[in-house]
Order: sequence, then structure tokens, then C-alpha cells
Amino acid sequence: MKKSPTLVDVAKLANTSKATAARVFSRSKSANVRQETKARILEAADKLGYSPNLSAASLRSKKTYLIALCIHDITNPSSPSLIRGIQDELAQHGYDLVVFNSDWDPNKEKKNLRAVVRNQLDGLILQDPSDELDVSELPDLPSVILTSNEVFSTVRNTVSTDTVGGVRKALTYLHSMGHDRIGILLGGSVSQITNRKRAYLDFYKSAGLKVEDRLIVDVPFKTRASDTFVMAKELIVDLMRSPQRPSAIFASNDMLGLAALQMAQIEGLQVPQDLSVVGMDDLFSAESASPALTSVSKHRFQVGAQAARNLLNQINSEHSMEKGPINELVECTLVVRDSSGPIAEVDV
Amino acid sequence: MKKSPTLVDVAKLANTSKATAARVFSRSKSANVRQETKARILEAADKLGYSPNLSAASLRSKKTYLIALCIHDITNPSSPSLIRGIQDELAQHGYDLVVFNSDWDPNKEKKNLRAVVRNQLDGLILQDPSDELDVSELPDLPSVILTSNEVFSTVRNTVSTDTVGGVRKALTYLHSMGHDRIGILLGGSVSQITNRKRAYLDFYKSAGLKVEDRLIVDVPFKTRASDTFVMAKELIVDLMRSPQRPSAIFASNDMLGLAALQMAQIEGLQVPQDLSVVGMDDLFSAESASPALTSVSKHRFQVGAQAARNLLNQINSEHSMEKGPINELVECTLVVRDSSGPIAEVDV
DNA sequence: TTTGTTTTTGAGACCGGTCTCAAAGTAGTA
DNA sequence: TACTACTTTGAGACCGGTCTCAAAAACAAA
Repeated sequence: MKKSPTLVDVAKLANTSKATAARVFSRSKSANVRQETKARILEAADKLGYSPNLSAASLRSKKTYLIALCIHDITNPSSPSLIRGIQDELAQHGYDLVVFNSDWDPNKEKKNLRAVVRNQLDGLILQDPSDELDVSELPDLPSVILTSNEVFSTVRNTVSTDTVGGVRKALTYLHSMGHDRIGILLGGSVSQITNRKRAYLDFYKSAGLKVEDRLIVDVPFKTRASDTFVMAKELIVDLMRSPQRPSAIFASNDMLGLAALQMAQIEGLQVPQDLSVVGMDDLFSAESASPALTSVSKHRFQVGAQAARNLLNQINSEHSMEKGPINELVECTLVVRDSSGPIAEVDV
Repeated sequence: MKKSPTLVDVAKLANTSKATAARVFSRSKSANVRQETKARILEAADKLGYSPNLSAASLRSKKTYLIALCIHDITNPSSPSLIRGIQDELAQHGYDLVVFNSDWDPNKEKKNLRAVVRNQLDGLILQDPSDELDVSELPDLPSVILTSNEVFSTVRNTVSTDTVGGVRKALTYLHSMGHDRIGILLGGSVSQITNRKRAYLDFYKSAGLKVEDRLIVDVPFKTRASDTFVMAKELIVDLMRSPQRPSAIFASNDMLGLAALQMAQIEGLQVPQDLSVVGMDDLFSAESASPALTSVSKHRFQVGAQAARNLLNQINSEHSMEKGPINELVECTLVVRDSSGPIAEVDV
């Protein structure tokens, strides 16, 4: 690991000044260097194997061209497509991404935010900040928050998913297939649960259906996916063995939907003849399940891309926040596959 | 976004020198500051809301405490656990991770490696470099390569998975269950395919079984997982509709295994009574499939953790590479679930 | 009190770029 | 040729830490 050449070395070899050489490698557009000079400098750089030192550049220019993404857990199956959506958009503008996991731990979350500041990252995308996080603790830099929580949407740009609309789409679909006793599996964070439960109740009310508490199942959240999965299966078995079991299940995430499918298989229920199942997230696991799982897509890739675009806009225009925060909402889409269909009595 | 305070501001307020203040925040252990002075400095820093500027620090110290991970595609379902394994290990030592995607494009791969150098990252974990990448193009910094390719393992530390052994475990298991006509689904990169095919042939030979070419199915690789999935299903249907169909299928990755399960369901085959299926990767999708998919775990989390440890060792000891590269091999484990069992004739 | 040793502190060079501003070069026009 | 307008180049301050080295302070032993 020998010492790597610097701009001064390059300039010297190209017989020019440091300043001129710098202009050739600078990101800023106003690079007025004569063609011939530029060629000479590039040649020298090539010969020496020169690579600009971004630490030095960012010290002066205050730009690292790195963006932070703070999420709960990259292991969460819906994280990768979100990340990819962000990365693809950022890459087009020469930015790279650093990913931080909080594991739903408010302390880690704060620690990560401090790291973002220390590392001089140029922007921040923050997923679902915990309730413990005070608005005043948000770092003072361009940021987009992935949340529908008003506490944050009134002070920062946000991108959020219309999950309430997504739940409605799923239920409307199932109802249109003749199902009027639909079980719902609720999981995830407290706010997710309340949100979706309300959407469910609203739908039942507007459709004039009678709510049965027994059909509403809360699946406690565990950090390890497998644990949640096992617990979900037990609760679903209870639900399906009950005297008046539902003809359809809406699972508020695909993992719960998959648990329902597996349970159905074990209990000897035919899907979708005996039971329709609809999930939410539209993971690849949904597509590859047997039978393929009908699911509400939250378009995580697009959410990521949109957040990234929003962030880049902020970075590139000084006064973007002056007109107040922009709150964007991404619609959900129902993807019908083989796990759902008309209710048996109607069909046969 | 007002100007943030610097170390000089803190030092001034704490009535001490820049150098002393620096010692309080420095990462290097030899921080000999009197308790009282330290408290005074911390108080001042707190009052000003000081946060060290890592660009400045790294310019001088040549350390960014950032590690690069260059993988093909974060969207690949086995990426997250690998990443998590790395991150958890790095986090314990105060390092963060930057992830780059190459999308199997050698040019992007090279571009990413250049970015690693420019950003002064402290280390590199590189997944399965493409054949186009010359050893001489590897950046001159501590690195661990995730590959079994000898071209790289002779010059750098590597961590690789014993996939050959994994294939053998799966086949041995199926054979012990009475299956002697086992279909194999091959997918992924060229080298993966040849590796596993050889392992399959070796096993057949050592078990004294007759190889039938028809049972060996190549699934062409597509960038989008869904495309591969669709193609796989067609090929599997062909395989199972052939006159002498296999009693078991070993899929060299879980996606192909899931495709087999779905195909079986559509074709009306009972799993595992009519067909045993074993996958490889042990993704969460395998656990949550219906029936739950027997799979060979490659322990991606551990692979990541091990690579990270190896890398940190290199970083912390100057002369670690003098004794030649260290090549570590991670064993596979068979996780038996519901998609596999004894062959029908034997069982009934 | 004096001397020797260890700990703590401060001064200032240094890292390698970017940025400002003025000087030098080049072209076009009168 | 002289003059103006615009382009290209160079000198040197600057970013905010770290690092070296020597001075100062604290402590222990004589």
C-alpha cells in the first residue's frame, strides 16, 4: 500500500498548476479548461494512477455525495426493493447510499442519526421514525421521511403509502367475490395495526356488514420473522377451527398471508375453494407461493425512487423547503393471483 | 442550516487548546486527558451541539470507518442476511457499510471499485467478481472476496460456501429416502451451474446410479427474478410430464424449488407423496412455503459475519497478508421440512 | 527542596482537495 | 495597432480535523 499520487503530483507531471488540474476532476460544471491542457492532465493522471481523494474534496466543498437510509431492518423482505428504488435513482446523479439499521430500537435510531451528521452525509431518508424520536432531534439536512405520521409530515417532506386505500381495495375485491365474513390478520407496529384496523372497520361499516371481533386477529410482533410466523400460524388455526369461520382472510402483510396458506394446507383446506387469502406487500414470496398469493402491492421500488427524487430536488435547490413540506402519497395496487376467488356457495 | 461549530469553537469555550479537545473525541485509545478537563470539554461541546467532521478527520488519518460491499443485486433474496451478518459484526467496531450493486455488469463492477477508492473506504468485501475482472484491477486495500475462484483466492483472503458439499448433502439425503432418480434444476451463473452439475455427477457416480441427461435441467438466468421463475416453471412441467419422471427434485436454489412446488400444485402432484423437493439457500420463502420447503442452508449471515471479521483483522494488523491469503470455507446444512420424504413405493 | 518520571497540554505543520480573485492569454473589432 | 470582452490559468487561503514534538504540570522518590 504505497502512497497514492495527489493532484499536485499530477499537475507537476502535466506541467500545470494544481488549480487547473483540479478543474478537470471537479464535479462542478464550470470547468473551463482548454482541450489540450485537459488531455495532458488526464494523461498524467492516468500514468500515475491518480484517484481523487473524496475526503479532502468534501472537507472543503461540504459535499460527500453520500446519502443515508435509516431503516428498521434490511432483513425485512420489503427492504431490498425500497433500497433498489433509491439506489437506482441516486446512481443517475452520482450519489451512493449508506444503509443504517435501527432494529426498532430508538437508541440505535438516534445513534444512527448522529452518525449521519458526523459523516457529513448529504441527505437522509428515514423510514418510520419511532415515537420516541422528537422532531427536534432530526438532523438539520435535506431529508425525506417515509411515514404518514403527521408529527413529521408537517415539518419535513414525506413519502408514504396509502395503506388505508390498499386495505380498502383488498376488502372491496373480496366482498365483490361474495365474501362477507372476512378475517383480518393484523401485524407490525402499533400504528400499522391501528391504521389497518380502522380501515377494516370503516369498510365493514360502509358495506353494511356486521363486525365480528372474533374475525380480527392481532399477531404480536417479534423481531425474528420466523417467530412471528410460528405465532401467526397458531392464531390462524384457532381462527379457522372456530365454529363460524371466515370464508376469506385478508392478511395485512405477506408473511401473515403465507402463514395462512401454510395453515390451510396443514388443516386440509383448499385455497381458494374453501378459503380465499389476500396478502399485502406483494413480495416475491407471494408470487412464488403455492398457490400464488393474491396481494396488495405497496410499490416499494417506486416509493424509494420517489423519495430519492424528492431528496435530490431538495439538495439541488436551496430554498425548496420554504413553501412548506411536500407530502407525497403512493397508491396501492391489488395483484390478483390464485389464492383468492369467489365464495364457494356462490360458485357451486 | 447554520454553520456548525468546530473543534476550535469547543476548545475556546472550554478554555483549552484544539489539540486537547481533539483528544476527547479521537478514536485512538491513547486519550490522556485529565478527567476534569475532559468534562469541561464535553460540556462545551454539548452546549454548542458540536459534532466531529469525519471528512476532516479522515483526510488526515486516512480512515473513514466505512466498508464497501460490492454485490450483484441487493434485491436478490439472499443478500439481506449476508449484509446483516456483515453489518452486525462491523457495528461492534464502529464501522458502517456502503453497498454497491453491479447487476452482473462488469463495467458497473469496475466503476464501483473505483468509487470505493475515491471514497477512501477502509475495506472491501467483494462478492463473486466477474471473469472480466483482472486481479490487477483489485484496489490496493484490505479486502475479502466471496468466491471459490482460485484466480482470486491465491491473492486475497476469501470466504466461500461449500456448495459442492451442500449438493452432496441434499442428494445423500434424498437417496437415503429411497430416491434414485433425482432431477436437478441448475440455475445462476455459469460457474455455479458447472460446480453443482459436477457435484451431482460425482454423487451419482459414487452412489453407483445411472445418470440420465433428461433429469438435468438448466434454467437460463434472467436478471428479473420473476422471469426466471416463469421460465423455470415451464421447464419443470416438461420434466414432470416426461414418461419417466423423477421421484425427487433437487433445486440448486430456493427460487427454483418454489417453482417446483408451484408446478406440482398446478399439475396436481402431492408433495412429498408424489414428489420430493429440496431447495438450496434456506430463504425465509422456503420456511413459509406450502408445504414448507426442505432446503440446504448456506448460512449467509455467518458468511457475512466471517468475512467482516476477517476484514477487520486485516485492517487492524498491518502485516496480516504476509503469510499469504487465508481461504475460509463455510459448510452447508440441510434443513429438512415438509416438502421431502420417503419415496412412495418404499413408503406404502 | 530537589530531581526524576509520567501525565497532560499546546503550538503548529499537515492532509489533499476546492474556492476566490486577479493575472495572463486569445479573439474579435475598430 | 489598440482596445474590449471573454476564456483560461495560477497563487494561495481555506476546510476542520489529526499528528508530532516539545513544554508544562503533576506526582513520586530522595
